Amino acid sequence: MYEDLLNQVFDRFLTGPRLFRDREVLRPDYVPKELPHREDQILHVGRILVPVLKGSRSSNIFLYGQTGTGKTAVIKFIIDRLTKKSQEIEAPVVACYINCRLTGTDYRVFSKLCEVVDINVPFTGLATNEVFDRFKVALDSKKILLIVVLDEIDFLVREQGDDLLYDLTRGNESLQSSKVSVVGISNDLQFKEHLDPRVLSSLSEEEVVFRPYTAIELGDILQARANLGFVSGTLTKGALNLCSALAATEHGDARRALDLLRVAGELAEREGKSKVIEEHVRSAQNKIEEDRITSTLKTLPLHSKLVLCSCYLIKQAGYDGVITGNVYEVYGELCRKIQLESLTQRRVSGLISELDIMGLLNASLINMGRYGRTKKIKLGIPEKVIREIFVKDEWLSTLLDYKPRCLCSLK
DNA sequence: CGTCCACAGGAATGACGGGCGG
DNA sequence: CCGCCCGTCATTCCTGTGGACG
Repeated sequence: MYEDLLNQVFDRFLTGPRLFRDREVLRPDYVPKELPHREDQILHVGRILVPVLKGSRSSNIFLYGQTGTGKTAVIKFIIDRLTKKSQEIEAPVVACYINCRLTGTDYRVFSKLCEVVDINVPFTGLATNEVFDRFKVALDSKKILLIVVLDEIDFLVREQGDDLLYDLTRGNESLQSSKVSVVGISNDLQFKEHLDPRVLSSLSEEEVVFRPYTAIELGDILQARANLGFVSGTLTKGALNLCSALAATEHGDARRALDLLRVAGELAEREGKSKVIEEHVRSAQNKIEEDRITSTLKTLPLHSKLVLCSCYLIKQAGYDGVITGNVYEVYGELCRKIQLESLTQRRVSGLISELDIMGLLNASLINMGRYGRTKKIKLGIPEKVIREIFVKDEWLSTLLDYKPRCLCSLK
């Protein structure tokens, strides 16, 4: 019986109108052949990097701009062309793209660099300096010009400090036959304040700023991708414009716009419709947000879930906008109930801040004068959503209807 | 006008499971 | 096997703080 239903799904998909020509071009990591409205940046960065083709080191560059403004696409685009050109003229140029958020630590960045120069290092166990030294030795023997692209570099600096950048930018001094150029990419300009002045000055020998796209520019970008990605005539102008308008209000984020477009298309396809209309875009916006919430909710560590659950119970009991101390009390009660060792208030305070950043809670600092300084905490997502996810959780399902005792003393 | 609440949030340190080279 | 280092998470200790209260 399931088989029949599933067959229906298959048939409907196969016989239904075809909307996508090529889904891949709508994915965020796709690098198109044309990057509309980024010609200036491409040329600018290209001119800075071009000396490597003639065997001299290029300046270090710092690229800055909000998410979805094309920084990554631009640099990948240039690296790709530059590598091709260097192979053509047999210039010893090697480029290496590293996303610092995915790579995570100094150690892992260095071990990735080691891969580039063909040496193997264990993925853990060695001193970071040791890995760097091995990298330098191998690099020097290779006689190449290495371009290291460090994407989302602010993340690495926040977590690890600027030691890596210091080592890397100063590495040239001890290199005989190879040279290193660093391209740093960040969407947070403030992070420069955390840098050692020496690192800062050598990293930002050149700076390129990426302005957010306007709604009109986003429209052009989407149109170009839609031509490749959708069967012509299936995407209405209205739907496309709505995507660009929505993404433009969110600091001109092209990634967001493309996501909206792709998901809207998928929704239309699932409904068996032959056209993507504005309604699909609106649904897509909701779906993206919902998916984001449910997936973060599911992958939360146990204690974070408990903290969130505490806030949920407080809200259920009719209180809105409690302070850290209240949440900690309820949390403590929950821990006792499931016989779990509770964390310290310091830690829970940190967890609350993390949940705030993820948007699952809204925590704002308030001063109550004589009565102290604390955070006022509210749920950031509907109670319904929390319940839906937590009833499937082995620890939390039993707690969802619990009435915290310590709330009685609250007014 | 000083006090003092109820925490915020930084820094240092520790425990832990993993892996190294020797 | 040892001594060392790794990243991660948590603890402990700490200093900082805006403004209502007395």
